[in-house]
Amino acid sequence: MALEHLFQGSALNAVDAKGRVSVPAFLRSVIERRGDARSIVLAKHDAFPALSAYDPAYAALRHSKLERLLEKEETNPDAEVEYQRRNMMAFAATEETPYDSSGRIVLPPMMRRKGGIEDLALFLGTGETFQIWNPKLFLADARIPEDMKDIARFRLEERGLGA
Amino acid sequence: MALEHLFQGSALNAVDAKGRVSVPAFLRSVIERRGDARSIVLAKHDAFPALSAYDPAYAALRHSKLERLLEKEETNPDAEVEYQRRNMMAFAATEETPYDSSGRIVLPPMMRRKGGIEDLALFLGTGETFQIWNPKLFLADARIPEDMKDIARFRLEERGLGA
DNA sequence: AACTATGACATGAAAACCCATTGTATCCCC
DNA sequence: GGGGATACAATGGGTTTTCATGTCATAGTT
Repeated sequence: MALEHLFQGSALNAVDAKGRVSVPAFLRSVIERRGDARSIVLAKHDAFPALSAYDPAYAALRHSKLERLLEKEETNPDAEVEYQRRNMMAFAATEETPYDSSGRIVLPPMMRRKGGIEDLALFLGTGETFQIWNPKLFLADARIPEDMKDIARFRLEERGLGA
Repeated sequence: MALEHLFQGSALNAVDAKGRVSVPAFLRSVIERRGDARSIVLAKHDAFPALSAYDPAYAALRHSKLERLLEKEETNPDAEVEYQRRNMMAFAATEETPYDSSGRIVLPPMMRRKGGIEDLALFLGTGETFQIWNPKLFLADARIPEDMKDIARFRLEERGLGA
């Protein structure tokens, strides 16, 4: 799988009272070049207190890849439950949310909680997917390199929210 | 087989006194995009105390796949019996039930019992199919990852049914 | 006639949709 | 290079539509 269009760049956008956020235009353009969908898939990130996001076409691609892998070893009885677990995490634990004509999505309440998102959303392109962080949690995480935190600080300053 | 439209997301809906339940709209929309049917096929899940569900078009796809498999190994004498066994499960052990204009289906009594469904139905999209659980059984099953149970707990909380 | 099954309608809440405003970067012409 | 016009991005607000679900109506059964 060699994806042609990759997510990159960073932005800090406001979450309004209805839980809406603008998905940065430079990320939306990647989504639309990858497929023709106008929605994004959200999941809790498995390592960080943040959300992982991508387009529906990428989700389908991941799935078909996994299927092909499993056809080879379908006889193992434990493999069945393990297969179910992975599908649950890949599909039931995610939510697909469409963006409107001005590029906004509503962060579903469950995802807002799982990602610890409050009134600011930090978008980070990371290649095949992108991440959505509460900037406060980002700056507080010891695993994040200082150079990356500088970027978050810069985005905050831009908005007059510098420490 | 590369399915374009996959089931994803989760929801918790009420089962009324008559055994009717709304199929979540986001699952219905996948069913209708896969074919033009307005019904779902129900079966006991083979690994979990729950129901497995999908659209009629997917059932047909499964069937033709099984047929092709039989053709390949027709030299094996056991293959015919195995084929009959699987075919029986795929058809006799399932029920197709249409949903009405407001998206509700009646859970057939046999399926209600096989799936252990009571007055709440937890819907989980798992890609090619989706599952219907009694949330109580879901939370009690040791094979379900804790992250998934969190989702069920969140759906219960949303309804004011938190533990 | 009572019961049951099923389709139709009503309601309240939530989600999707549309339009308006602002700020910022871009372009073009002088 | 400056100044103004233009296009697009982000955001605020209001209106319409859809969803889930409760309730009723109809029709068939025993």
